[in-house]
Amino acid sequence: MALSATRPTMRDVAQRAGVSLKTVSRVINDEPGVATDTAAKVGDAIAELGFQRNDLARSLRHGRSSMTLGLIIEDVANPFYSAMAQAVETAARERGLMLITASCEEDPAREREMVTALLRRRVDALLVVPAGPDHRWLKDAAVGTPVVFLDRPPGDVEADTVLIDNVGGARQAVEHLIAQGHERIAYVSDAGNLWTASERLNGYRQAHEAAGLPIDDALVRPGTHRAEEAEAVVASLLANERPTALFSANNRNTVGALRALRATGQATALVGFDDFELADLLGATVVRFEPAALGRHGSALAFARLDGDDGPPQRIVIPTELVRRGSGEVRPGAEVGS
Amino acid sequence: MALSATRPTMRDVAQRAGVSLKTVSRVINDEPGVATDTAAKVGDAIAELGFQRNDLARSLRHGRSSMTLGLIIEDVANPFYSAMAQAVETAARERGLMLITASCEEDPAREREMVTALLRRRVDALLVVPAGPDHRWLKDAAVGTPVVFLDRPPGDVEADTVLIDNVGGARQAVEHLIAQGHERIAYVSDAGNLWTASERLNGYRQAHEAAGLPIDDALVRPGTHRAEEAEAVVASLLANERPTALFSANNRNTVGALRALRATGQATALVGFDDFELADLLGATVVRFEPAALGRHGSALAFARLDGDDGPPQRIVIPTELVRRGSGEVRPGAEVGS
DNA sequence: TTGTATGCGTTATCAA
DNA sequence: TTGATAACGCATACAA
Repeated sequence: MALSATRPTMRDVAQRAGVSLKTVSRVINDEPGVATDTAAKVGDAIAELGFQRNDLARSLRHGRSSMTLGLIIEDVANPFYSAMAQAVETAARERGLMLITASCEEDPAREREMVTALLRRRVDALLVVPAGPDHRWLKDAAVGTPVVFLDRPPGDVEADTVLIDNVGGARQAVEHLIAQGHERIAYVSDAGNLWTASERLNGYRQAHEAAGLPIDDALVRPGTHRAEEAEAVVASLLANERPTALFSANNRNTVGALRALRATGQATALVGFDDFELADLLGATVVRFEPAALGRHGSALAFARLDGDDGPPQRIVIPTELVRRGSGEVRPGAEVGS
Repeated sequence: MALSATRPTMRDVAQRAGVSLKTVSRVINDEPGVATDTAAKVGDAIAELGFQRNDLARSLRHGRSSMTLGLIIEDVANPFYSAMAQAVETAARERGLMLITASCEEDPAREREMVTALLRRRVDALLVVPAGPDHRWLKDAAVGTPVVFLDRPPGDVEADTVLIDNVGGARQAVEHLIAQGHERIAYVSDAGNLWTASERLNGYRQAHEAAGLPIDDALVRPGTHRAEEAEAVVASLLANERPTALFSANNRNTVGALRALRATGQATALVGFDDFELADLLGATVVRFEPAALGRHGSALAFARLDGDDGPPQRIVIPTELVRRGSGEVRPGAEVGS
């Protein structure tokens, strides 16, 4: 019984069972060549002492794998990222890996900090939603460790990457609004220097160009990260610039836009990028894609590298789809109600 | 340049810098007593080789801490758990710890698997939303490692625990409905053997007893885990049992109930346990509490144990509050619309 | 200011 | 079938 303060080691087990260290090791790792009764003795000793293998020591000795996957995202509490994280965790578990997740909240310094912490821990592979603009340092630091970029491509470096079809999805959304007869379509998004935001802005522009519609720059409002900021910006847009339609470029902005629209009661059309729970009840038309697909494909790419694939960097693009639920089908000049 | 396939070690750095292993160690750990130019030489060697300290080896040698926190929840994709996880991650970071999160989806076998995996990795402490009914094994297995239970108490064991005021919150919700004049109030919740579900049912019962209202057992419907299941159950309830009000005991059930209510168009009152995003726009009256508080208090308890606190097990209860948004203020027999 | 020797808990090598 | 011994990469005690 008397479990000492310090955990029992294989040596303790060996002593208690009256065998050698190596025999204990064999039993623990199910290696062949152990007599049934010796195995039983060892098993008893393990149970009596409450021994648990130290996987830190094991990894150190074994040299290669720590049976760990690292994931760096912006914010676990955002459903977009948590859906991604869930997919990665599932894939990791299927391979017997544990997942270490770190959020860096769009802070490049923290991103770097987290990456180094994970590499020091010798994660087997790294999945990263990059925050900073340049990632040569990352590829250099991670030499030997597969790195896959999710949602945004790395800066100045070639690497496996999984992206959403941002341009296509945004274009689809805005073309839909234009098809309803809208000519003053506002654009609200996260910080404009964010790759996804600028890609979606490209889609917005392309749709206008294709339709021969001019863009009023006053309607283009990047820079709102949180839902509250988006709500304020949209409220101001509605009051001053009088757009007849809105394209919100991510789920935070869509939430803010919905609140602002409800508050004014104006019949303004809205299409959001990224679906969200209860969008059906709110009648929100969105560009939908599968956030989990980022995690699934990302881990598959990483695992392929671990299994020896040394082909050229892959780039996978997840398709999008327009889901009509009402808010995107409001016509310009329509009355409130529907 | 020629980085070999295997990572450089402190020995390699020492050799390159022409100093001893110990000197490199001193530089890396900012220990005093190193001449400025020796430190510079070592720094150069580190940079040239791209050396990164192996934290696995460091933890092994250092013996005590792996600078890691383990968190076991049911499902990262559920906003309740992801808010909790975010709070834990923040607390962990403040202490310089990384967080390993594992979801076990209400599967006791998986819970046990994850716990042992984390203990083998020598996490400094463990935060667990317990899935199984009995946790003596856990306290035994975790000897020496602080364990804090979140959201549900452990079975058959005394340990630090952080809970929501389930009974009080549920009672508050149902009393509110009774105060509106409702007498046929349905109860939908997760599996009845789940501690939180049965506690909330207690609150439901207490409110009825206090008001001298009988309970129609046909209105009590535990057992719906996913939103889709809840939607079906509520639809059937509305069609057959004709309750005038609903109490949904968690966010999944509330989402399902909202969909079912919308589908029938009946003017049935609804109060949900656990707030959710956009509940304001949907006019959903809920019992609110701070999911992040579970994570915050939980990590604080764990850290206190790590810092030597050996007092008796603590139990912290997070308060709840009723938020009126309309759905809970519908009166029996009211017309649709509002 | 710098270096040598030893050990953390495990697995791998080789011999008995 | 079993065991003695070295080694993984680092930190600690102690010496120089």
